[in-house]
Amino acid sequence: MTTINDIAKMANVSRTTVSRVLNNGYASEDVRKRIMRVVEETGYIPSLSAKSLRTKKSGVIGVILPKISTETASRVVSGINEVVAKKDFQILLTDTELDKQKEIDYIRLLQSRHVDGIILLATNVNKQLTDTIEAAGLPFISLGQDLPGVTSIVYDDYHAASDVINMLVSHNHQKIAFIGVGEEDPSVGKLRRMGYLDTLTKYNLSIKEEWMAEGDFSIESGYECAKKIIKNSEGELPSAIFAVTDRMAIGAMEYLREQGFNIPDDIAVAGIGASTMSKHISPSLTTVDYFNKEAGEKAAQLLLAQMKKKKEKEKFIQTYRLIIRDSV
Amino acid sequence: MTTINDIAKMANVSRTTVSRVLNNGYASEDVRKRIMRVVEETGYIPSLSAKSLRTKKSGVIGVILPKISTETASRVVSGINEVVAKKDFQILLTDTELDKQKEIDYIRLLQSRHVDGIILLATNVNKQLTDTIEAAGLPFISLGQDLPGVTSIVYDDYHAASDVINMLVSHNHQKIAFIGVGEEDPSVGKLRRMGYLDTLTKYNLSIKEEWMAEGDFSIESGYECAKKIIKNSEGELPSAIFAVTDRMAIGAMEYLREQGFNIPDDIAVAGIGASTMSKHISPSLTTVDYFNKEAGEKAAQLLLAQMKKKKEKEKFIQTYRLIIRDSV
DNA sequence: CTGAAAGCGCTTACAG
DNA sequence: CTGAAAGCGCTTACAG
Repeated sequence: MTTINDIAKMANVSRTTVSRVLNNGYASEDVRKRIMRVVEETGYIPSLSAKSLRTKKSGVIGVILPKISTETASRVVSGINEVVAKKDFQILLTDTELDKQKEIDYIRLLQSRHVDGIILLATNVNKQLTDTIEAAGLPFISLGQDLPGVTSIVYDDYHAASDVINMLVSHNHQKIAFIGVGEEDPSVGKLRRMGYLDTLTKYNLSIKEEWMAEGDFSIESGYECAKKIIKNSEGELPSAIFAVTDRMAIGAMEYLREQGFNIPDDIAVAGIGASTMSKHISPSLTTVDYFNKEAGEKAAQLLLAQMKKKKEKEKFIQTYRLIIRDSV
Repeated sequence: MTTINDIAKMANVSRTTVSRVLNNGYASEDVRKRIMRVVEETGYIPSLSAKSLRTKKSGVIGVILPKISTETASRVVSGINEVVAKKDFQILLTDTELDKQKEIDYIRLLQSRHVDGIILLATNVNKQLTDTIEAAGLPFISLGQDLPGVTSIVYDDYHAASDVINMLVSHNHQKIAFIGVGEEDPSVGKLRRMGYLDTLTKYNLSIKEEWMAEGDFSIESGYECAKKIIKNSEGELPSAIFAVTDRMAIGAMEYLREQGFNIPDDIAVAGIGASTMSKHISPSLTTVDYFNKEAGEKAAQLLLAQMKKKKEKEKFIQTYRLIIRDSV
């Protein structure tokens, strides 16, 4: 491999000067030309590890994902990448596979790799996690969960869920079933459920155990939850099902369709996420658009800003939009 | 930041010994314990840039994607990540956004970042690209395109397309339209088109210009292509449409549905890709499963093997599976 | 405008 | 089993 020393020798200058020229420092026209010619000829590529060791900056930002092969994640990453790539940063990607311990491990790992900042899509909130973030002392953005002491961008889960129920009620639904996920996940599990429950209460609608089920984000679990709800509530079927994610909503639709229910006439369905699929299945699914890509962009911008100068921790709430389609 | 020198001082040993202990070299029980205690207490995290500078290994593998927010890409990355993460490698992700020049730029960039190997999902094949790969002198895998002189894993595009046509013919279709993409893309653009054309020829079926259209991978372009085909072929409509990607097939279905065509009775549709959507739209889409995740895993395994010891360049063909569903 | 020197945080022969 | 020394490829005061 050719190094800066080789270039210096070949161009008959010191390596100091080579470094300067390459980093846009001063140099006489003559010297600059000589150096650039050698660089071209040799195809010299500076070692970023050496540079990073010296400057304490790597030009890499770490992204920690709960699951890589998910539409939400890939939209977010795409948004992040779009803004950081423009500033010549790359993304070091890690995937926790929904394993909480790995969130912590990866923060430490990314730290050891000298990333200039981290964006975390957490699935839970706990003390050990926030402590690790604190200890890392890196520019840090949490996306999707409100982490104490950490700059966070969150979706407005409570109001989004609440709005879905409002909309369902305005379509004359009184019996609204619910497919949620575990409460370890404060955003998707807790807040969306609270939005559902509180809004039912606001309208004096009955909340029934039999109309609530808990899935695990997958399409299959949505299917199973719908089955469970329908089975358990013989005699008094719900007239609508609200699932906290599109995938589970789509699974539910599948079950309902199989059982001969007409959507939305017999049972309406709504989800959250505005997945591509939600638009293209039939009937098209009523859902909430969270603008994941924009959230990713924003996270990246905030991170970049934080890298430039230390900032107060802040909290941001992403807007969302209810998309009413044929499933209600 | 605490460094190896701090640890050495606090544990009263040389940094040589600290390094040895941390890398599982010899050390007396006593010394090892002393060091580990200090490491725990301080939360010491070794600098991987320093290590990488010294050892010429980074523990990072570079992945170059044409487009990050695509189901194929995210499946592949997920497969790659699954195998490399087990060996404690991370992925440095780059996205060319379909820009050919960036494929080249990113190879050089990844090289400068001292990645231990690169997996490229190319969208085209040209001399400059293969030259750059050659010059990088890194373990390298091409996934999805057959790159001369580079170990490549390719999908069996020709036969997959051909099999789709065989299947369509066996369902008594004689008038088969085609939605393709540009031929700059040897795999998706050229091979799949050839599979289509050759197989029609084999059955002595007519090939009509009006029944062929070119999209750009997007759902919308599939919609437009279907529109164009239907418009242009008044009098003699095709009885089936084969789109070279699921997304375009889904766009086509949308147009057909809008126009009141019954799928598959009036016009059958088939795609390639086995996207999640293909399974959940209705009618469900007949398609070809390329096992993208497995391809990613294989690419990662080959890369890891290549990193261990230099290998001959090899060519691998991924298997595929035709999935016949309700759209034909 | 240019260069000699120091140093970033590690690892690895080499010697003991 | 342990340590002193050299070196990986850069950048950056400092001096001229």
